[in-house]
Amino acid sequence: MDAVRPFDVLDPACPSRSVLRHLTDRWTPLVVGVLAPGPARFGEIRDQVGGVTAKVLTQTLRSMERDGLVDRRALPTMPPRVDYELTPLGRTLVGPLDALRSWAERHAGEVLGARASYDAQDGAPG
Amino acid sequence: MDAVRPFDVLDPACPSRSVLRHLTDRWTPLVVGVLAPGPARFGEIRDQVGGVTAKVLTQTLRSMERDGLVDRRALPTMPPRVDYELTPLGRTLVGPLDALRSWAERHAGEVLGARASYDAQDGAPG
DNA sequence: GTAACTGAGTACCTCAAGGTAACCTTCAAG
DNA sequence: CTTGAAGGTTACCTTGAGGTACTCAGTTAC
Repeated sequence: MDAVRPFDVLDPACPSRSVLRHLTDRWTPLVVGVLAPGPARFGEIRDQVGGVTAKVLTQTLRSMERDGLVDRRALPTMPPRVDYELTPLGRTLVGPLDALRSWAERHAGEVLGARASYDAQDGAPG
Repeated sequence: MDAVRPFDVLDPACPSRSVLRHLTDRWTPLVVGVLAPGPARFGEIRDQVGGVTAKVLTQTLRSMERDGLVDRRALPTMPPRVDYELTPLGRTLVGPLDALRSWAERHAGEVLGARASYDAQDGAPG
């Protein structure tokens, strides 16, 4: 029964629009990719995701937790140890985001090439 | 021979990182979705993608054209008519982005629910 | 001569994501 | 009693994507 489709990303007021925006923010796709193989500690994620700062990674993980995408488990050891793991819902995101990530990696060369030739013919002959 | 993988989105200096960022910007996924069925005019895209302004849509289409994702054809009629169409490269993006879009629409309810229960148990009992 | 249509360019502004830097916690090592 | 580790939090600042508003071009309709 897919007859009713209450959510439509083309509608600016639809919540799915903001959900989509959140999935596609700067770090969420990368974090999902890192967590896809299994749980990881905060420091492991930070080390694997190049360029992310601790503050922003915390924010990203927090909002992913809030959205039910990751599970956070803080061990009361000292020094503290915090494990993050994809929830079942989060795991359903791995496929789509992985497709996007691998698209970017596979076609980055083509995009760069297109950009170069666009810039060449658009900027030079003026 | 996939032995060599020159592109890695986890590397902040890798071009694929910026390519991924571009695919996941605010309007690109929606525009790809609108163009997926076939070519469309500027005004049609603007009308279908709720909330986008003409200026930003122009910017988005321009940078998609630059990246080789869309083909722009300006008809010298009056008033002007401009058709946009996905390139073969752009068409390979339809699948991945569509998966993401439908994920957002299918799971928006769950995300909203997770958000609500997170806020309820995190904010209330202080 | 002026409004409308269509696709766009430009100047200016706003706002929120993201970055920097500092500090906090607890325990162990020295 | 200082340092270091891990995983934060907070205050503050920067950046740039995106929004608003105005203008333009060329032709037809009135």
